[in-house]
Amino acid sequence: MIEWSPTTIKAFQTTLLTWYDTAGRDLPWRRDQEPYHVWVSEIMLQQTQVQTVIPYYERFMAWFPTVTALAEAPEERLLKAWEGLGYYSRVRNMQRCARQLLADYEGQWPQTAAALTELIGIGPYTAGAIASIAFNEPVPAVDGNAYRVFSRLLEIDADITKPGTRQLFERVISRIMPHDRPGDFNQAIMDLGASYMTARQPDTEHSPVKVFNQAYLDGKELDYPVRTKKPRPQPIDYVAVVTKMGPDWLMTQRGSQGMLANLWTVPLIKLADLDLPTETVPSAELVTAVIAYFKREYQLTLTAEPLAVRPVTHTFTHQKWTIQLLSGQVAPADLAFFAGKSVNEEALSQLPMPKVQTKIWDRYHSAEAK
DNA sequence: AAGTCGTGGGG
DNA sequence: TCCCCAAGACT
Repeated sequence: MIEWSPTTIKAFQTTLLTWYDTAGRDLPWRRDQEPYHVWVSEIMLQQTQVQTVIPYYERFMAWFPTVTALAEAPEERLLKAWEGLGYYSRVRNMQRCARQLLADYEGQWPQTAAALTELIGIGPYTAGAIASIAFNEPVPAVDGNAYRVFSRLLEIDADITKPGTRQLFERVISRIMPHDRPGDFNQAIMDLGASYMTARQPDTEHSPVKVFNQAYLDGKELDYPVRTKKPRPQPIDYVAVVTKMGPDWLMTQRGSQGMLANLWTVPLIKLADLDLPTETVPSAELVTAVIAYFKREYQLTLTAEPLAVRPVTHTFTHQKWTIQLLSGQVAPADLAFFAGKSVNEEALSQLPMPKVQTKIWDRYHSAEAK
């Protein structure tokens, strides 16, 4: 890692901010410095690209224009606003945070990063982003862009996946950022990281800060940032039972903890939870086992048949699901033992559903069409 | 400290 | 198909 002189730091600040003033992106959440706007955008942007976020942000602001509106919204509406964005605990934590603000802060945002960190769902990065952008506090906002940009500029070879590395970057960036325009500086770093200093195919030759990029000058740009790779997703087998009860669809709500919490799917059963002798299962035996499962777990009498379609596959960060599809039917009955409800098409469209459920519908309809 | 928690895009 | 990556936080 290299060190910059005060002169170099000054030159970098001027070059970066001059570039940002003319080339900075015009984004919906940059129209003002409202902390609510900054906050919503920052939460949405966690692990998510700008292009994906923009339409979600616009709709979210239309549905929940204020902290109070967010605090009072039904959770199903919140999840519907977040449907497809992923990491759904983000939006549930946002509502907890909104209620926390109203209950403990008289509806007023704390104005320092240190205080913002006390709020639910706001970690070190988001606290720095809100404090610098909305309240002009000269604090860094260390996200993936900051890791990538500064590790290359200064050839910092600390592993960014290690807890503790963030503090190193915070110390370095604190010394470099200008105290008069901290929000613009942090956002300029993000714009730089999303344009000339991307992860795979950087265009440093045309970058405004090319001459400050030590890794590039040394021909080692793609060696940064240093990170340890993640394990591959664990495979898990499921059976999806697309079930009609009379004219309605049988839908289950997932539990309040864990993956896809509180979202809705068709009944989804882990193959391991069926009493099956082997891993490779003839479809007839699978149907029998699922019928027994419906009786045992839901007290529902199911009739079912296999669907002649390829299994649905869906990969999450840590799991890869392979889902066999069955078509089923139950007589209108008591759903007291079933964690869900039957819904018509109209009600179905109101339920928040994960991407994997969309894939199940698509595959199911492809079978019906044949 | 290391796992958990989604989805879309690109090579 | 698979891997990696993208404005992280929580446990």
